[in-house]
Amino acid sequence: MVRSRRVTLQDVADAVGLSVNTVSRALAGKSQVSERTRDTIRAEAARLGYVPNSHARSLVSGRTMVIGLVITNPSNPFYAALISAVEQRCRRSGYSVLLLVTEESEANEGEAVQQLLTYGVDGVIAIPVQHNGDSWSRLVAAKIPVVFVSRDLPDFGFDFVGIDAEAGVAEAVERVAAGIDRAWLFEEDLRISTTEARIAGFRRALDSSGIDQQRSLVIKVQTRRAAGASQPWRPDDAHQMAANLITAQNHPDLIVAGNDYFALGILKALRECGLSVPGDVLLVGYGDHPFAAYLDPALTTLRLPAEEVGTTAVDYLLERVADPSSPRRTQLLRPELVERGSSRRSA
Amino acid sequence: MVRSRRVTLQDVADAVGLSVNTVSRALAGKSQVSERTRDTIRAEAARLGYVPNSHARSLVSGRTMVIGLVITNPSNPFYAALISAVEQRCRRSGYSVLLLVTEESEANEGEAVQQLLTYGVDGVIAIPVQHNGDSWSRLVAAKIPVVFVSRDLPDFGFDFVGIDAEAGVAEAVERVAAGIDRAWLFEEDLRISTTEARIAGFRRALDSSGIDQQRSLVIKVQTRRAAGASQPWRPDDAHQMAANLITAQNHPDLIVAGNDYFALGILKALRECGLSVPGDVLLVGYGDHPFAAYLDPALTTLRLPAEEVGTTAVDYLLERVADPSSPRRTQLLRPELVERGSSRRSA
DNA sequence: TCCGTCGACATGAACGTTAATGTTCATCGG
DNA sequence: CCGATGAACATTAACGTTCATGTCGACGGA
Repeated sequence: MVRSRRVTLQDVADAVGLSVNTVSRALAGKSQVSERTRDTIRAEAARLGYVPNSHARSLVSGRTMVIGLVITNPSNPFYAALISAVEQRCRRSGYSVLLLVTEESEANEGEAVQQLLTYGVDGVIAIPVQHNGDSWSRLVAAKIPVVFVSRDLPDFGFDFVGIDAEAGVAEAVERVAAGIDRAWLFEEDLRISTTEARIAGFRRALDSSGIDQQRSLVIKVQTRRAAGASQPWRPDDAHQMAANLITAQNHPDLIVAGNDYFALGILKALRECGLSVPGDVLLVGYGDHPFAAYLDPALTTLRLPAEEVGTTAVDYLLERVADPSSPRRTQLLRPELVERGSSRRSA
Repeated sequence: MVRSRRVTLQDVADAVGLSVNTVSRALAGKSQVSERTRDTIRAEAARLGYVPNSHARSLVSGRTMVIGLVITNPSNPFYAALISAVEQRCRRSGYSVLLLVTEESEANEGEAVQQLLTYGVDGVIAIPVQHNGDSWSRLVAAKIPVVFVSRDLPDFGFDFVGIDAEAGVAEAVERVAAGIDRAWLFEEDLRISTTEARIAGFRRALDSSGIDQQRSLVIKVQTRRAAGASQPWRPDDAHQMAANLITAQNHPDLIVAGNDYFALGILKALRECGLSVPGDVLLVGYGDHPFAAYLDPALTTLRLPAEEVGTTAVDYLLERVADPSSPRRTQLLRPELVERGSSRRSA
């Protein structure tokens, strides 16, 4: 039951017959210590298995070398890749990652912020649950730097790194627009900046391509995300919706899916109606999930630079930690259109 | 540049004209404080925006209310779901999660353990990178409880929660074995306990089903995992391998894939040979990724209870934190065979 | 020789909290 | 009326660091 007490600086100091302070400076690599004693101290510390106590350290230094990473849902492949990238980049700079999951719930987000405050993290990278304001303002008050990722809430003035979903979707639609008369967009029913950006891109491309807005449609798919399901956007939701709306007689020439899972469900609905892709309907996804290239037909989709988003966010954050007064930075990274069979007329 | 000093207990104490200690006890809900003063203190603390400093707290209490979560790769959907489940369960019990990613590298694993030690986490949930020993023994020495997840290293005597991959694969093979003459298993080339369990289950089922081991095959697919790619097991690797081995003339009756991504690549290779699934070859995956049900044909696969693994691991860990002397516990959860079109002879 | 300088170390305080131990004062039974 | 009791608070020390400041001796220049 006796938790074996950790080896402290005092223990090392006693062992070498010096003061705690000298040992501290020696191990920190500071001056005012002769090389000979430094070596002795290093050896003794290693022998005793000394490990610094980060809590004591941050209590006095005011820095924790921990950043908070607030994610809505790690099962979203894009966010999973983001987590990886952020963790790696942080580790490279000596920072650790405290992970908070909000499941799209404002209540959880509030608790997460509370945790971040009691922890006194040096900075935060967050995917905000939108529509609310008060949680994040507490971090502003505490002067803890925040970088928003993927979704922006410009009111707080935090740095932001995201995806230019509008340009991506617009490019995709324009690219395949030839001969299109009616286009549908299946979008998740969440009022977050990314869905709105995709819708805007979709509409813009319809206009620029001379496709009649009246004959086109934006369909909001209710998903079980908010319910805290561990899986994001299951294909089922989109499948149901598509199956209800699409018949062999009545269907668009082009369907854009707000994410690749939706595309999966829509593809199934189309098959069930006896409609062929790309013969009768062109299909474009979003996200380039690993399976996209292996569907039949292979799915045309937008590849998101998850890794670059993550590393850029960390870079922004650490630079701001170093210099809090630097001006706000914002970056939108372009997704890359990956054209495959599902959008090729010739096929 | 002046980091606005946090509100401390002292500040609250000064505001209400009481001692720090009384304020501490009042907010902690301990006795020795009258209800009236407790209310005053609570109100004042809220007004000033007092947030406890977890570092000061854990410095004196010796507990951190943080657990370490060591994951090889968050982009693996099973692990992503695991992260979600662990974080939720921890949060419910007042614990936070420090996330460390090892990318299957022993060096990273060593650094992760170092971090866990300096952080003084209360416990660790880890997917170990196998073949090495020394990192984990440091946690044993520090008396920090560990629960291994998904892959076991029994030597350390840590609690373990995993998947009974052997039974799962054996059941799957036995279930579809009727009329099978030759079966192949595509497995990842990593010497970890789960791949070995799947191989064992595969072999056992061949025997029990009277299928000739000589005519069957276990194929090791080299993947780019260890290289630190953010995507795990890309379908490409299995696709290449399958394309090299399979011809219309020479193919097995049944293919089992070590994971659903492999199944995706194999399916493509079969299509390219003009072989039909399930007509010519039956195909069984592993993992029940979200796309599995939406392939054409829908993929028969094993559904893994990721959430249950995660919550059980947390429960084991917290119980051990409470009572370090309790005996070692081990649990293997059964995957569930989800039969779909890819294994149905009738289709 | 004496004083100033500088390197190499020690001492003390502080970070914000909790726990152990003191202090004060009203109350109450005898 | 007096001592015991206990509620309600205060005081002090500790947790393991780091930082500012203090000390001491050797060394060099005049």
